Amino acid sequence: MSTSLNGDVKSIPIRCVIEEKLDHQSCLVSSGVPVKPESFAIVPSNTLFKDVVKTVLLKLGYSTNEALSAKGEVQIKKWKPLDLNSVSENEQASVEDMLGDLANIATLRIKIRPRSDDVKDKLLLMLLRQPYDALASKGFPISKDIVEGIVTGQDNLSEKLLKEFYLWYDKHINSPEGDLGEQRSASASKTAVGVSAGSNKSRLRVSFNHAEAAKLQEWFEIDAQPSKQTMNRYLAELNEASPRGNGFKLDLTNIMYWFKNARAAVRRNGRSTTSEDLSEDEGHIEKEIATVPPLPNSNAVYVIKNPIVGEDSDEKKGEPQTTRGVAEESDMEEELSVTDDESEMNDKDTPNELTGSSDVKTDNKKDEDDQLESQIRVPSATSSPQMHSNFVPNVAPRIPGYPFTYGAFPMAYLQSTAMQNSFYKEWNEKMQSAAAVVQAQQVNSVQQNLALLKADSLKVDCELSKAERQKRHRAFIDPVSEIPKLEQWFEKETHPSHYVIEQICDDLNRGEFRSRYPKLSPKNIQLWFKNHRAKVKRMRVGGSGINYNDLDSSQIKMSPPHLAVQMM
DNA sequence: CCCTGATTGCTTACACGTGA
DNA sequence: TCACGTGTAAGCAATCAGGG
Repeated sequence: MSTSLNGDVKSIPIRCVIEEKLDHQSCLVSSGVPVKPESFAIVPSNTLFKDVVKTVLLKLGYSTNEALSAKGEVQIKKWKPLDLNSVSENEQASVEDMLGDLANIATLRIKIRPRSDDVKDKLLLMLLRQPYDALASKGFPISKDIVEGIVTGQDNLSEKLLKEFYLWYDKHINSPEGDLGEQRSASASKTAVGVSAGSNKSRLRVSFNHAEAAKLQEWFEIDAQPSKQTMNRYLAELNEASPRGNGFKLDLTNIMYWFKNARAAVRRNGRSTTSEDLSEDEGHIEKEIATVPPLPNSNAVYVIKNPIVGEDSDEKKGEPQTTRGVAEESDMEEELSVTDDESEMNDKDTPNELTGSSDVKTDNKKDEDDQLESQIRVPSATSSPQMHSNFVPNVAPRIPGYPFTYGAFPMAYLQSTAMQNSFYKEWNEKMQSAAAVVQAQQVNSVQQNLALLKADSLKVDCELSKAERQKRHRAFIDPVSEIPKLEQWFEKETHPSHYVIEQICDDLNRGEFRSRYPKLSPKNIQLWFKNHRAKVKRMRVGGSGINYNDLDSSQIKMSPPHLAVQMM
């Protein structure tokens, strides 16, 4: 990649991404850091690597001040960016030494303080959309005089006001819930599509509701590879049929991805269950269903009450019950667990594959499960379906003519009320005739396996004590110095990017507390955010619409301070 | 018993390679 | 160039499990 320059000194093109960011936001990481498009800077190959940021910025026309205050990271491909200082300890290493062979795949990510133009641009844009009074009513931190001064180029924001401005801007303009939110592009806000690579935003994930999944399933069975035109038709139909909140609409890519993933799932299914794995009879069943379009997202299994085993007249007959899956938030209250009798076929004495749900277990059945598990358990396989499948037959019997495994089928399939009566009646009839065969196979297989296992399991149970199983280590996060910080970050950004997580992690690890205790890893931070999201969501659901912003730390943080410290 | 960090399984999104 | 397959990252719900 190097080109000759002046005979001896070569030059190297460096791909750069420059982000404008306030220094003091290092502890208030903004989700809306303005990212400039990628650019290239040609720098002499003998430039000292430690000076590369400065050199690049000067080449790109930034001021010396900006160049000196900037910070840089090197990113190879899409891997985690590394701080320049951590890449090389050799002060004399040149750009050629460090990036000579990596120029094609390395990106220099540079963070600089925003130019005053940035504030001015933002102000002008906001004032175009609403009068100053409207901003002021939302607690806009800058006085009218100063705003006028900035807009006319006669004034600059102090460091303090700059910080307040960006905090306000992030809260009211950048945040998705921002009351004065920018008119984002239709593709960004009105659709459910993920964000482009390299963006700081976390990807948005669509959950198809049951009705949508049912339709997609239906269409998939008609044609697993519909044309774009057809998918556009599906899209229009779905968006019309199931309007989402906030004008949120599905995008064609969502449909495309769904079909793509569905096809992939079909292939996976075909591969995972070979005829060799099956007994003769089981193989027969599989062959019969081989011509049936399999469940697209075969992993999305909804456990329903067994219509044969669990004839509970008190329950809504045929009402599907979910234990997990694509249930959306609004569906959460409707989620029921499998009840005692009805879960008979779903218990752990039957193959996991029967339900496809590895964790289906109710409190009522827990003791029985434990007893049974103690008979057939292998160490460190307590919740591994793969391990279970070593001991129970991978039957996954399905009813000919239906793409669902016995004991489980997509709840979505029942969402269409028109389908419910005819489908369920027919399904129930076929299920009854299949049930006897299936049940016999299962009992047989389980008995055989138990017999085979008896000696081994006893032996193994003795050999491997509980202590030898992998022990979980629990990270300890200081409720005094660290939790408040995390909460502050959470309030700002509930889905921080990897980069932000790294920053948070670094920041916490620099704290005094971490000098005495083991460092946190980004994984710990990621988990904290994940669990905190779940917690806030729980509180919202349970507390009938509590807004996180309305909660203070004491309400969110209910756990007593931990004293013991045990790290991963 | 409760809180919360950690784990698991599933679903959707995306990157990349390959072949027509 | 495009469509497609494959692998995997990322996110979520449910659950487990350590520790006060």
